[in-house]
Amino acid sequence: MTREEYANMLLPNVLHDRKYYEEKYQKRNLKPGAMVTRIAPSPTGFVHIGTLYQAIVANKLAKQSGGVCFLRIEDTDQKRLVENGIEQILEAVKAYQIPFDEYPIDMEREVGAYGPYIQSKRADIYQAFAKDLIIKDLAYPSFLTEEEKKEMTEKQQKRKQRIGYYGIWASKERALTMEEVKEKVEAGIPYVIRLKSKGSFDNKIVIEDCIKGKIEFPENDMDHVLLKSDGIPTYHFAHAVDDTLMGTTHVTRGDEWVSSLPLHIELFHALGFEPPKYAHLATIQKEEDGKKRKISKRKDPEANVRFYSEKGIPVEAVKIYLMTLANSNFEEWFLANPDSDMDEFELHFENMSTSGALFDMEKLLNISRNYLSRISAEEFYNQILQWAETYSKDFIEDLKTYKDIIIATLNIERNVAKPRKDYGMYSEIESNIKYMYHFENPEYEWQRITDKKEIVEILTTYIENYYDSSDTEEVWFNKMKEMCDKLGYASNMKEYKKNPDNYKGNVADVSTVLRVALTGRSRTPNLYDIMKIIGQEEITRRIALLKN
RNA sequence: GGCCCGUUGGUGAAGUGGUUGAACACACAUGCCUUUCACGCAUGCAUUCAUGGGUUCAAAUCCCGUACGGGUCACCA
Repeated sequence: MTREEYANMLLPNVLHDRKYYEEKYQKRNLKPGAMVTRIAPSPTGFVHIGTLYQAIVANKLAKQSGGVCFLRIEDTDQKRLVENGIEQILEAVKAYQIPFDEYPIDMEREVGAYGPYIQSKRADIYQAFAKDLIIKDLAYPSFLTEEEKKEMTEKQQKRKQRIGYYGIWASKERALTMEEVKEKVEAGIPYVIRLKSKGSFDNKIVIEDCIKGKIEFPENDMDHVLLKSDGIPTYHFAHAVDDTLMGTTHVTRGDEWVSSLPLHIELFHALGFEPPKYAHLATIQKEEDGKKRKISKRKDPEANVRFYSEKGIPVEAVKIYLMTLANSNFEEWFLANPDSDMDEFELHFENMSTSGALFDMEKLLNISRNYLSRISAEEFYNQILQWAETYSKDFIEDLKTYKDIIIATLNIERNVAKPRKDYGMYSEIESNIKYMYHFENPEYEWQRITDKKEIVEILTTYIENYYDSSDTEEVWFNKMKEMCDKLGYASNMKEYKKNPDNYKGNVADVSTVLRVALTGRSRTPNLYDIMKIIGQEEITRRIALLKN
């Protein structure tokens, strides 16, 4: 039996050889320095915030260098596949407006000349390369059962040896002759294809990571699985094949991959490929009981990108926040160039953190408030509406019915040099502004003045003697002061502070009574503007509510 | 346990041997301004860069040990 026949027996249904694929996927024609990056998520459930983070970084690096960024779906683990997993990824990418150059559109269609971009459709490619490794005696079949493996691990633990399939542990199967293998195959025993590692644990290799710098490792000496028994590749093998064929220049991925670097380097060499450059991004962490840990899908709702959509944190704010995590100098740049597009900022590996940052909701919300304070009221309204259509159906009717009032409300103190920062999430808008168009049985948040009689007196005096809907803000407020003097409250804050005992209170207290009477709340935007929006009739009605 | 990596205020961090008396931002505190809140302004918040030792005229920055934290050791990615 020749080695070719042997390889054919092990992988009988391969359509093409590796040469075919190497010719099919030509080198990309890009200018020097252009980076080809990618994200390669697996569709195992919801989209992780870390995946979004990697997507933003990978995209930025490609775009700013005139390169290409693509999306590849890693669905090689049949067991972990989740229904709609791919759709969820595609949705998130769309929601966050990540501009990929090459990507699957759905299970059938795709954009880009280096596909398929869904790994499960690339089985023949991987097998072609695996077959080549078998022919070159760089890979071999392994019939090891779960039980045998477990037994081996136990022995290794008992002897305090390194755990894994390597050296003497692999020697038995490595030594199998082609005839012995043939017998097992014909007997129907399942097998995987393993790498025949040439490395030695005693040799050191140094790998230069774009973010972490030089990292020294022992060489890989493990005979890792390349092809599982179903003929589907493991992550490692798919990585080497795909990122070569797809022309990836820089592999940006989470730093949980650092420790597989020696394997990956060996794989590239075994395949006769040039390894790409690696950039291992620090993972986003979360603090629990005083300890840091990787933000977790299971425990942390904020690990899921949907969380932000549901809460109504603007896409833009999340992106800005993730950019500040990627390069902390982004924040300074953004502060200095508030009107610039994020794309004008240049991301650099040198400025990326080597250790994981804690996720900071406060900071995200601050960024969000800043962002929402800077857009126009109309734009804001449209964003809220869009959000409500998916996440708050009940709110839509009010949004549409009271569109003018809502926009006017959002517009209070907005078009000024330093706008208010009242809102951080779309989900808090409704409860914050509902009093503007709906005011029945309010809960009044009275502050300093709580006596009902006093409140009624102030309001009655105001509506009967001072209120005039045509007043300018200045006149309006001067009248407030006048009324204060008349009712025994201080109209001048400085005077009041000098002799607080001479007065029943001050103009702030009186204003607050009016504010609470009209809105129910002690904190609102500018009261004059609110009164203009709700109008005379409604003001009279709301004050009358208290007289009874 | 083996192998990697990391450790600068409550948080993100700047810092690459000497203009650092450790930037900037978030948070927090106080005061001012003020019709509330917010905004804004001012001030405060690490006598010190996990820790012990070493190199040096000089160290957060370089070296070694220790502690702590993280990652990884699958036919998962």
